[in-house]
Amino acid sequence: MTYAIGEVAKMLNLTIYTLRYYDKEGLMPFVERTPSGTRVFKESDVEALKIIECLKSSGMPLKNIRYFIEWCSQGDCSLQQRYDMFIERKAVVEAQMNELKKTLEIIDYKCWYYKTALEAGTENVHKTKDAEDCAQQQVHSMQDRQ
Amino acid sequence: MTYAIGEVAKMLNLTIYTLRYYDKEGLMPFVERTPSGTRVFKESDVEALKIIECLKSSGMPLKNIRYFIEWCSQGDCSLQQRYDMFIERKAVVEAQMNELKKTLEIIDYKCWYYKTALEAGTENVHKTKDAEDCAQQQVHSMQDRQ
DNA sequence: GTAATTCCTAGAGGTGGCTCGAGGTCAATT
DNA sequence: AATTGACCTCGAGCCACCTCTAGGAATTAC
Repeated sequence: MTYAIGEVAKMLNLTIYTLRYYDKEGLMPFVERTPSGTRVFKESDVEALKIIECLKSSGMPLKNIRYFIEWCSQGDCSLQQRYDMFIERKAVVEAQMNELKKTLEIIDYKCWYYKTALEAGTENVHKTKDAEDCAQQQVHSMQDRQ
Repeated sequence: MTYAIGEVAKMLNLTIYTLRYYDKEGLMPFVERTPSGTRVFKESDVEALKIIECLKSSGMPLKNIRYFIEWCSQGDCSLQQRYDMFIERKAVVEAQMNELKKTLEIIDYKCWYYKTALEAGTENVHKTKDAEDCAQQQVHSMQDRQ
C-alpha cells in the first residue's frame, strides 16, 4: 500500500506544503517518485514521518532531525549515535515536562487568584493581604476542590 | 529595591536585547525610567516579568501577552477576561503535557529499540521480527527495568 | 580627568518553520 | 478534445522572536 502526498498530509495532520518543505530540507530522502516526479509514500515512509513528528514535538530543530535521518541511512555504524540522541531527547522532554509542571502551578495559582477576585468584585482583595496570607488561602482553596 | 536591565536579565535568564525587545513590543509599560532614560525595574516589575515568562512557556505568543498586560492596567473591569485567559492557558498546558507524554513513550520505545540493537550489534535484530514480537519484547524489557 | 562599563535608541539582520503563488505536468472524467 | 484536480518546482513572502550594530550618553573606578 502506498500513499500520495495529500493522503499523507491528512494522515499526519500536516499541509502538503509542510511535507514538501521537509523533503526540500532533506528529511525525507527515502520517499520515491513515479517517472513523472510524483512522490510515492510507502507505509515505512509514513512511519518515519511519525518519528520525525515525534522528534519535532520533542523540540528538536529540523536541521538536527536531518542528521538523524542521515544516520539512519548509514546503517549499523551509527547505532550508538542514534541511541545517544534518543537518550538525550528523553532528558530534554523530561525537562520540558518539569518546566510545564511549574508553569501549570503558576497558572493554577492565577486561576485561583482571579476566581477569588471575581467573587469579591475587585482585585484589591489580594492587594490588602500579604503574600503569605495568599499562599495560605490558596492551599485551603486547593484542598476544598479535592 | 530596584534593578537595572542587566540585573533583571541575569535574574530571569534573558538577554538585555530580549528585555528591550519586550519593552518595544509593549509588554512592559509599567517599567519607569530615570530622567536620563535608563529603565528602573521595581520588585513588582520583576514579578510581572515572571508571569510573562510563565505565559510564554505556556506557548502564548507575545502579541497576546500584550493584551493581557493591557487588561491588567485597566483594572477590575477586565477581571473576567483575565480569569478566562488563565483557564484557557491551563487547558493548553495540560494538552501540551499529554502530547509530551505520548512523545516520551515513543522516545522510550526508541531507546529500547537502539539499546537492544546495540547489544545485538545490528538493527536487523528488529527487522527480522514482526511488530507484535517487538511490542512483546518491549513490555518485558520495561518490566525488567522496574 | 580619563577609561571602562553600562545604559540608551533606531533600525538592520538573522533563524526557524512554514506558506503560498505562478506556471507547468499528468491522469482521469465528461 | 477539453476540463478537472492532484501533483510538481522554484522562489518569494511571512510571522515570531530575537540579536546585533552603530552611535551616543551617563555613571563608576582609578
